[in-house]
Amino acid sequence: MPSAALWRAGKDNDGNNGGGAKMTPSERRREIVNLVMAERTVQLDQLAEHFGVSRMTIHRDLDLLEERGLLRKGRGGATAEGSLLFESNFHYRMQTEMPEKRALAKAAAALVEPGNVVMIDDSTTTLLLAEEFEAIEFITIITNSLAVCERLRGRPNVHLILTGGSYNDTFQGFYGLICEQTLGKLRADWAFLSASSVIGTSLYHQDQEVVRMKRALMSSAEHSVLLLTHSKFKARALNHFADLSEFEKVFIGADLDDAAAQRLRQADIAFELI
Amino acid sequence: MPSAALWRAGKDNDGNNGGGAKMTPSERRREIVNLVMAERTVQLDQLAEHFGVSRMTIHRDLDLLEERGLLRKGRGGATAEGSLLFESNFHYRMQTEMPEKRALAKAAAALVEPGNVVMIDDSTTTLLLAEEFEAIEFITIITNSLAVCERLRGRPNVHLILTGGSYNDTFQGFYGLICEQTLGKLRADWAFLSASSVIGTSLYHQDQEVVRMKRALMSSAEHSVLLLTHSKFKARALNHFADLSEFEKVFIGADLDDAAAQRLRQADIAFELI
DNA sequence: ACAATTATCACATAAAACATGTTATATTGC
DNA sequence: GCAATATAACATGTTTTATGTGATAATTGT
Repeated sequence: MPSAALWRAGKDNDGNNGGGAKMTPSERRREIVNLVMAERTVQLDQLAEHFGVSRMTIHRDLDLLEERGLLRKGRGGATAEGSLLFESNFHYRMQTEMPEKRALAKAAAALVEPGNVVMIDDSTTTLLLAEEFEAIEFITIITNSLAVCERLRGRPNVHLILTGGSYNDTFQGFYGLICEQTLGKLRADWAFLSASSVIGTSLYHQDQEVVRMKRALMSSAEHSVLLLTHSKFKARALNHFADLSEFEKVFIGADLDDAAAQRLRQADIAFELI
Repeated sequence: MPSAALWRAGKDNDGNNGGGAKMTPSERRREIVNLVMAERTVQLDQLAEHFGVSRMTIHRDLDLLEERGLLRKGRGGATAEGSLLFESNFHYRMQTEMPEKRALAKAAAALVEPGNVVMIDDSTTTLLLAEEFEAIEFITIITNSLAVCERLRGRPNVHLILTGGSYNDTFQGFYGLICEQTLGKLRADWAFLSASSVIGTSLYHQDQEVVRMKRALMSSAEHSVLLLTHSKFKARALNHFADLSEFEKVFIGADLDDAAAQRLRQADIAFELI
């Protein structure tokens, strides 16, 4: 019954109805997204009461969120868009586990020295890494991620190279033959990447195209570095793309549970908890 | 003495001082940019009087424009950032001659049929073309322009392919070997491009990298189409990149002066005034 | 088909963000 | 140090955005 806890968390602002703590519209929308994700389905009236706003406002919120592809609106409420697409939605992922991801990014960025050539994949964790690189004196960054590109473009200290390829809006990145061939022709000091899921010592991602891209990335870099939030150990995804042992360094969020850590040690995987 | 004319053009709103016609802040800023470009240098007080606003407002405008790299603020006024960089600044170019560019874009878009594969270069004119393509049922678009990419990404009706390459912030596009090689491997029905300058029947652009990219674009497309605003006939640029006769279709803004049109006809160039 | 529910529309109003001017307080250049 | 110019802080007015309301339309279940 995850339901009760979540709704309470929202309601404890105020004993009575939801009118208590002031919330910005976008905070409210975020919260709606969280609820939809947790519950799979929400009632419009329920939301209106919960947030202490009118039905019309919720209607408008849901319309907007639907347009962004975060949920599907139906009569009387909304549902998660099919949780796979949902889980992989870029904006949503971007907003979860930020502190953990930022810590990982800082640790990884410390490896890089001015003048290095660095490859970054299209994950949200590595996007934060890109932000860390803004501070480095001079650096060449190769990526297939539009988000990284938008973040870094125009900085005088970064030479930005995009792989190109077919654009995929779910991951906000470029994939396919073009991407892989371009990566094949380049050479980097470091490759930083992430994975959707870890099972045992195997890494997985839900999308084939992304898997191919990650393979190409790894084989074009001198050293590969893996960044993993602890939640990746609980997720599931279809396609195997690498083994933990292939990485020079593995950084994992400190919230990793002990059992999982123990298993990694037994498998002789060198990793650092951040 | 371009000075007098420009200031007058702004002033004729109102006989007395500049307080006459209401102007939005961004219109005012645009106008400031125009003035700085024409004069190379402007005085803060002069601007304040001209627009009928306080010094403080002009200060804030200049701060903002400086942040965008459109000018350099100094004591008492501002100067053009070095007019070459300036002239080729993307945002600035984007905002000039819009109606003419839009008309050209509409004419060009009419050539394309659903299912076509289309290449677009990085010019502002062709960016407007991208907007026209949003309406087409299904289309594959290949481009080296980040602006086109941002404009079209996420549309379900367009398959978007980016060439990749080294990012150049002045043109908001990707260039170099990667870009050219990728283009070499692709094949399109149409290539739409523009030029910086036309002299006789020769086309020029100020940047070598861009020239190479345009050549690659043209040689990978079945049909090449050129879009030119009339002002291109007055501009000058260094590098030759093609001849008008190489294009299947040439669309030119209707304001083209008669002498120039006559010369083109004499050279047996088929073109359409839009 | 009918009643009940839910959506949408159009408008009025409230709240937030933005733009501007004013005054007071630094800075700068000479 | 003086004059000119720049910044900062605040008050005010303006525009944009967010919200609620009531009327009207669409839809659902029976």
